[in-house]
Amino acid sequence: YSRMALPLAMAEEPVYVNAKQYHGILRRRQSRAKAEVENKISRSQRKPYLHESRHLHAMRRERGCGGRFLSKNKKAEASSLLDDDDGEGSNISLGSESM
Amino acid sequence: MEEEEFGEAIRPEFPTGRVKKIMKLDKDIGKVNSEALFLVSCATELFLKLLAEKSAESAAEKKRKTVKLEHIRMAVKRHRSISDFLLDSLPLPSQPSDAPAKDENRTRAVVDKVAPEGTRRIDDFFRRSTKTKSAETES
Amino acid sequence: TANNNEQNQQCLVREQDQYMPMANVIRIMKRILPSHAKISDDTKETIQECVSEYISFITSEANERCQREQRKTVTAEDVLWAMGKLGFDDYIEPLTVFLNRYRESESIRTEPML
DNA sequence: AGGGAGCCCGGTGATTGGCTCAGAA
DNA sequence: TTCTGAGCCAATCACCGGGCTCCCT
Repeated sequence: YSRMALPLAMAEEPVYVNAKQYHGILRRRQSRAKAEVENKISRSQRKPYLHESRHLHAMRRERGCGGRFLSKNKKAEASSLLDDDDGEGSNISLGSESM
Repeated sequence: MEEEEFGEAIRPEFPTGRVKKIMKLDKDIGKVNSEALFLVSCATELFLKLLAEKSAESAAEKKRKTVKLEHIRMAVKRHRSISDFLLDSLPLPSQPSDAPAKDENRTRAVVDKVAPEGTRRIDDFFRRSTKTKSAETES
Repeated sequence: TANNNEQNQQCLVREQDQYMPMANVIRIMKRILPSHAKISDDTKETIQECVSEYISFITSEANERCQREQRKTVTAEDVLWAMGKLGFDDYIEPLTVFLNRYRESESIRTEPML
């Protein structure tokens, strides 16, 4: 029920917080500050991607004309050599987008 | 008529291994019980669901189909126990390089009224680094 | 060797260690949001950070109780106690139910046959 | 003796970008 | 109206979980 003023910027208006969390918030701030200097946790900018290998994998993948990843239909190539049409699981490119 | 199997173990949707890693980022944390790990994982999931629910309400009020940061702020503001400890985690409304004429953008809306009984003040030492994100207009 | 190692600037803690997997966060959110809803990219990142902060916040409070009682292992009771002390009283009841179900499923796993 | 940290290992789902059009502006 | 930016696909591989052993309480 009661609220505490957090030590924000001293030159600014005080920020009041839940008194139950007051000490916990302060302790967390200390921990974060400590972790930032010890672990060098970069809080600022995020990498564009996490793993180089997965980035390359995504770049090399076959894409449909809509930019989507395309199922690996190398079997379609093999069956085309043996002629005959594929009457079954052919992935027709459905150009409709339903969101 | 099938609703559930017998020995269906209830497991959090979050990977508990990652939850434990995040817990152990704090060097003060020693050992963690498997039950405690389980509870923290469940609680985290509940917390995320609540955030999503409240943000969805905020977006709906503003007639928006895309949930944006302003909806998160709006949703969080309604639960004091959530808005307070997230004070440093929510990026402030705007900040790019050049702000036209806005000097009152600091942390989330400060309580403009007088503080209720049982309040205290202290002095700050650290502030969250300014997050450079896409500019955003407040409501 | 042409292997490329993850050796980025001066960050000792990797991003994939401080946040929950993005896909899991999105999936859980989309289950709650209306089916047609969308989520902006900075919302996704921010939610990820808030989730990590929640974990650390709860854990920190539970851990302090451990140190008060001179214990080294954070237990389920510590977590439940932290929930109450930090004002998340609404979570205590469902979490207690989850805990009981967890214990019962664990004992069944440990006890192969009767 | 109980149980958690720290290995290892195998199976698996999270990660991932280009294009299109919802929908923010 | 203009035009930004999020969803949509699925294959690899980093990571998760479930075994071990060892150590501390």
